[in-house]
Amino acid sequence: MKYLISELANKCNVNKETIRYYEKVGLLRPPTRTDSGYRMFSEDSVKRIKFIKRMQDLGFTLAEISKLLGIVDKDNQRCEDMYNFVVNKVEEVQLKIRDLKRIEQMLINLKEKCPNEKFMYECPIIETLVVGNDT
Amino acid sequence: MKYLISELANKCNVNKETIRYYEKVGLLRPPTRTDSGYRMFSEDSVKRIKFIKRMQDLGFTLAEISKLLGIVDKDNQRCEDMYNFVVNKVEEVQLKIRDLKRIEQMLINLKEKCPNEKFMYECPIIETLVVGNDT
DNA sequence: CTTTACCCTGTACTGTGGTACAGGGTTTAT
DNA sequence: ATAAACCCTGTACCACAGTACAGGGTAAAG
Repeated sequence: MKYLISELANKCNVNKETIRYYEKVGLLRPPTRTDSGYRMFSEDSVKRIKFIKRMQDLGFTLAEISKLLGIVDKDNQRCEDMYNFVVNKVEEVQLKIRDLKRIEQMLINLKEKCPNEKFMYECPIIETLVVGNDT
Repeated sequence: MKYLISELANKCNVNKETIRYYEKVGLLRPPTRTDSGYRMFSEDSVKRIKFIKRMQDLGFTLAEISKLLGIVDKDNQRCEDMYNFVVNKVEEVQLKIRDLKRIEQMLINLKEKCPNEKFMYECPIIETLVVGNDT
């Protein structure tokens, strides 16, 4: 299946300007073009854009995502120093998982108490992350 | 313990402009002032700023953090519609935890393969998040 | 054969979350 | 009593990640 830019944009829930922007900053490789210069995208681009978007939601910057995609593209420029990058990221991700679990519990408790204003106001919020080390 | 703005900034690893900015946008309530107008912060501010910073790293916007702090401040303006806000956030957080665990595994595998270029280039990257539903 | 709906490049503008002065007051150390 | 090191307000500027035109070409439906 081949896509024009706005078909791809639609499929991925982004807008076409975003796709051109991703191409410009190197997150997408230049797609093939029709004779009249229209971009033609493949199925792979769909997966790639969805990956970029999800990674972004998970807290990765476009620069970091680009680095990871360097592996997909077998680009040894972007793969330089990959090991250290990955080691640091693993740690970051693990700490995020740990803290998000605390937030999850805090929010579940809060949700339960919400219907009653007094109880709600007594929910611990700031304390959630102060625990210091792990659980 | 009382802090001048740059002492607080130091303790929290932010700069003073950020603290003033947080005050301006309502994340910190106006602190008490000395006779000459200097801000004096309490220990609570330390915890509060650290909370804000960590929540931000975890993907919450300042607007969302402000809403949660509405509970701490017992501000029923910011607490309006809290229940729905919390319900949505719980779901988001749970999906983030799920996907971060997948990323964690992907990165751990990648780390192991990194020393060898060929193996590294064969690591699944985009596929990590394509699984669709849970594991 | 022209209207409608696409596409292109390029540049300007936006929102979020700060960061960096400028211009001026205060406090402490010498 | 004056320099150094703080503080204040206010405004301008920054990076990131888009978003929105402007000006112009293409394609296909009526």
